[in-house]
Amino acid sequence: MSSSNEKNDPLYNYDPFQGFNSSTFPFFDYNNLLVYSQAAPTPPFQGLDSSYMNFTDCLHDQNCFSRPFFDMSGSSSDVVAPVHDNISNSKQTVDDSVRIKIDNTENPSTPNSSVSSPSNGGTAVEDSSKTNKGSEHEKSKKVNKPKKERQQREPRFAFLTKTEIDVLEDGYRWRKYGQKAVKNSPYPRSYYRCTTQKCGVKKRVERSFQDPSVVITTYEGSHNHHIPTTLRGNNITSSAAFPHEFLAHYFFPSTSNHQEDQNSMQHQSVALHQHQQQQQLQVSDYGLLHNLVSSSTRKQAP
DNA sequence: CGGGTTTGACCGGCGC
DNA sequence: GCGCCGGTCAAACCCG
Repeated sequence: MSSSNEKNDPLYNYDPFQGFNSSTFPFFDYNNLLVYSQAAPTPPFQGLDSSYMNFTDCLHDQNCFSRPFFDMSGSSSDVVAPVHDNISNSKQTVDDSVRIKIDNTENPSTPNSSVSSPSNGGTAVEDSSKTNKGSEHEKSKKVNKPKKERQQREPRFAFLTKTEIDVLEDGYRWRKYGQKAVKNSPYPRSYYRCTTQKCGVKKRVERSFQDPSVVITTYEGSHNHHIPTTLRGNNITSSAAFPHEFLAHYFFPSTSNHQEDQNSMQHQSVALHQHQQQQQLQVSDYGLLHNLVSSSTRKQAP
């Protein structure tokens, strides 16, 4: 009964990426963006064969976004813990997002929302970790510092993108601040920070060593500004113009009250219209990602 | 010259 | 306490 209505529903038919294609953004293969889902008791994208799905397919799956990968509002933190048994070499036995949750449990005075409010305090987390450094050349790194409180992380989530390109364009400007070799992987992990002042969004990019055609992009935090005027003279007016950012905003909408931001995040409302339930979705760790990649690869193999 | 990248060192959490 | 490891810093370097 609802199907015909849905067909006529502009929101149902709305494709936030219409107009964006390989000719518009040849560097961004958005059709190969794979929405990663955290290991969950049930497949997050039910009805699909693989553990992840085409991004645009996901957009048009009404139930897709209504199934949380990981519900921060849940009560149990052991939802994902057992899965980490599969992570043979990772000592990171608990996902960071879970840690946040655990920390909040231990410290009830810490509001849960503090981890997703970068618009007015997005740099707070980072600032707290830099208080002993700043611009001064304090080479006294070995000086005993007062034991700082456990740093709260911004909410994170990751995307798997099937692409040959190592660094995907997402419309924002990033500055690389580190690169590390990934254990048991020939591919390094790169660390990026948003170059916009007072925007503490970070992202990590690495290529899956189990499926080198897949790039894993992990976003931490959400932008408190628009996409800057971008490449090739195109001015991307919506911060959600790119799939990564769309999901980022969808999962972790900015708390900004600026009208401009509200307008620019119309895509959020579309998503919200679809399920009207704000869920906090989280990312899993790389072990899980790699497990998913490998399992999917196995499934897709002839 | 300003902004971005590279890369070795450092820090801190965690498991043993 | 020690070692491992992820994350970050910052000097040096590169580039337009």
